[in-house]
Amino acid sequence: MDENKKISSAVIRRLPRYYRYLGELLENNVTRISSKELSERMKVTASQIRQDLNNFGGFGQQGYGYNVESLYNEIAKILGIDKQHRMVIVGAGNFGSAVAKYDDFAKRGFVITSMFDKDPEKIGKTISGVKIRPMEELKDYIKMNDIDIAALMIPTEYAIDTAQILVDAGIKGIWNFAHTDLSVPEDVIVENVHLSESLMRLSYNLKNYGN
Amino acid sequence: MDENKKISSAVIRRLPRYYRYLGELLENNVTRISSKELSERMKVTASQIRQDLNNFGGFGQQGYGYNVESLYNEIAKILGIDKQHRMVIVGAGNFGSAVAKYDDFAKRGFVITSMFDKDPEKIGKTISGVKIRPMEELKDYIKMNDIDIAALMIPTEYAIDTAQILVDAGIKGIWNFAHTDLSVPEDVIVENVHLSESLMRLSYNLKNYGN
DNA sequence: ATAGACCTGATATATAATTAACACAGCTGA
DNA sequence: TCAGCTGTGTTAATTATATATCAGGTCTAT
Repeated sequence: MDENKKISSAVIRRLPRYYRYLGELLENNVTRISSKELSERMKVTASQIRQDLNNFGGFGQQGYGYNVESLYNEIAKILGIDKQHRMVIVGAGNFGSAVAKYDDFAKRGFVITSMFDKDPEKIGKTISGVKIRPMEELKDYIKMNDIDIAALMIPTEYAIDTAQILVDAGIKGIWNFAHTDLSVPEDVIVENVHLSESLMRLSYNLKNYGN
Repeated sequence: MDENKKISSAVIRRLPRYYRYLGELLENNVTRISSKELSERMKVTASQIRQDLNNFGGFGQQGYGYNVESLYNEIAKILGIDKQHRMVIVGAGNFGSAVAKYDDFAKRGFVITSMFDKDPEKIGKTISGVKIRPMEELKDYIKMNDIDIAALMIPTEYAIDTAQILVDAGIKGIWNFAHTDLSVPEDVIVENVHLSESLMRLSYNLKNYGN
């Protein structure tokens, strides 16, 4: 991989999907696959697959295709999911609790070590083995426990102030479920999950392309 | 709006964000705004805002800018959120319950009328006033109750079969939280929310652009 | 061994999306 | 009222993304 060349975000958007398909192939004991066959399954062009992968190196072989297992592992490395990430959930509400209970993330190496909430009723309780701590401890906890990622799952009105606490604590990435844009230093990565915007796009498409 | 011209999905992706910012301006009693000022708040180019809006018509006025309230309403119409959508939640697990309890969607006109689950323990219970019905009733319920949207929030292994039930029932749109691609007729709209892919992109960006 | 099919990585071309430029309509303030 | 701004909508230029093409390495079957 050429460290200097910036990879387009369009490519990054697609990588997890390649990873998912390769995982399924692996489960079905498929050992090799050509860009052409993968392109038919994924409904994209073979050219795009080859172009995308070649951003990171020549993983394939002429006349053979790609080895499923090694490509799967390579993509994991590229995505940085070949090692664990330590994550906290900020906000033990409905969505925060749902994420805590959903063990797929842990399987992918995103380990939830603690939750935080301001409600005294919730503090001290445990959800799926994850303890809920008071908001006041958030900053120190992140500093002391080598936390990479905070999932921000609190109401919009508190999101900006809480994000500032996360930044002050030295967080590396924020998985933002709040309906607002966060402004953080550029080496702090924000990944937005704006569910209501997703619903609005669905609504638009229903109106314009639906039956 | 030119009914013939297909609007690019890049534009549609941005519309809900414009809508959000305009809503905030409206709450702050701002009556007019120029593309330049909005561009500074949103960290995009003024050119892009004008181009995007002009896909749907000339809402602005030279020397004045855009009227916040009327632009807000226009975008709502474009997105099809000026009228209600009736939605069911398929899968009364953690995420399904979280969505049911989250009243922001209802406020935006996405009304949840029922939930469905296969677990006999859950059937008959109520979450936030929404009744949980057995899976067997899903198809008929959709047909009889004028349901537009189904939120698919069940484990991956059941998703494809259940999506087929939804399609057979004549569903118009599927809000898909399952980690799989659905293949449905092209007039059935699928909006994917793949949370684990979102986390992987965060991981990639942490690795490549983080501190 | 070798002919022929396969399939990549690279390069070239085509398409799409973003940004810049600007003519002029409509606003504002004296 | 009118001179000078302001700020749109439009067209042009630039940049990004996606697709097509193809030379040649590698596999496979005989």
